Amino acid sequence: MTDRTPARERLLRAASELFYNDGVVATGIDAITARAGVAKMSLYNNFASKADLVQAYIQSRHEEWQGLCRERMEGAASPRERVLAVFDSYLDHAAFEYQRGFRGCGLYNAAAELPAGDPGRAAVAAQKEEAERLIREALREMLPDDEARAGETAEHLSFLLEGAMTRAGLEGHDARLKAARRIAASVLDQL
Amino acid sequence: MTDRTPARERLLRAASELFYNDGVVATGIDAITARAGVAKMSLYNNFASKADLVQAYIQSRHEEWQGLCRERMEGAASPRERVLAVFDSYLDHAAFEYQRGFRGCGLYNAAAELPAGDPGRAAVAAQKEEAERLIREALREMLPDDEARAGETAEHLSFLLEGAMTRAGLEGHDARLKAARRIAASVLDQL
DNA sequence: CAAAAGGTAGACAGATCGGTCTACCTAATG
DNA sequence: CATTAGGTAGACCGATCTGTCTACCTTTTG
Repeated sequence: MTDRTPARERLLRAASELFYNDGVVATGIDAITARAGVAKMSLYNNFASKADLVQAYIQSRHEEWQGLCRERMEGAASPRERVLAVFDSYLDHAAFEYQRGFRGCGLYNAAAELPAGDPGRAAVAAQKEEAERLIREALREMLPDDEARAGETAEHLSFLLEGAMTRAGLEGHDARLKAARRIAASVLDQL
Repeated sequence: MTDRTPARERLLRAASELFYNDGVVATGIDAITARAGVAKMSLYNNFASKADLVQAYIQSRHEEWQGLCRERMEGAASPRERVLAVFDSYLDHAAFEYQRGFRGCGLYNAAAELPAGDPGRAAVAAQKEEAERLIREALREMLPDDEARAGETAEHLSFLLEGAMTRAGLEGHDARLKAARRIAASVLDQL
């Protein structure tokens, strides 16, 4: 083939787009290989099963967000800005997905399709934990003598963030996320 | 059959359980009719298609929540309590679903499986709008001379509520929802 | 009693599902 | 040059999908 990108990467990219747009269960193996421009056997040479591919999808989306978030964090001069950087990383994600039809958090949407005990749900929960942790650590710097309050406020801001993402996903644009960022800023002002 | 409950109702109840637990796309027609104890043709005599049944499922979940919320509202003595009643209605939903494995908001989870333009997504967005509206109207009574602030606070509390539901669903219990209720109460205290 | 309404079991259709297998084809490497 | 690693197309498998159809059965109602 003219395209020299390894099959595994092309499959993951194709799966990413289809899983996000159409849902995990509704997306068939054949649709993925067709979009990747790859033979079906290449999928099973790189992934043990569809479930394995879904796991890899969740992992890669998590890492993608970590990348966006790290960049935003590096550009943040103060703990306060680091809190808002987490909000910005969600806005980045929304902007990235906007062209193809923004449908909210790809990780949560995938988790919503998995049954109660599935390890994929725990992986998604871990990403939400990580976002809250990043907020909490920045808040600890802002409130060095009140760790309890830092923890409560971090939970508060995490709910704001995830709730705005839920609403934004349903509405198809990022206005709610922008509002949440403003609200978060005013919560920080009141500390 | 010994059970005289009409087929349509039994189908909707069976679909409700399976859709919530296993996901909409992953649940097949045959599984629904089997659980309802009903012939396959009875499904197609009552619903035009699976998509139609999904629409009815979303509608019935919305109405179920409206019922829980109305009850909570009636037991609320003040505008402040009416705001918290909306949080309680979400807690009721979590408690109700807890036995079979709590997986978060059934409406949002269903929406997460629908493609971008699907009318089901708009119906779910409408439920979130309604929750925010109920909060906003109570807040207007508390802040009769500051409608702007009532609106902003309502959005803030809606994000809190939906974000906590997201987190709670991923974690499988209602601790996050209880935390959100506490945070909401303290936000109300600061008005 | 007769008609109508609602429900039954199960066969059936065509499509699609996830997954396997074979036989062949390159391109890089020792 | 020979081997090996990775990729190809496409047939194939059994299971399952949504949806249709027939022929029969019960219960209610006029």
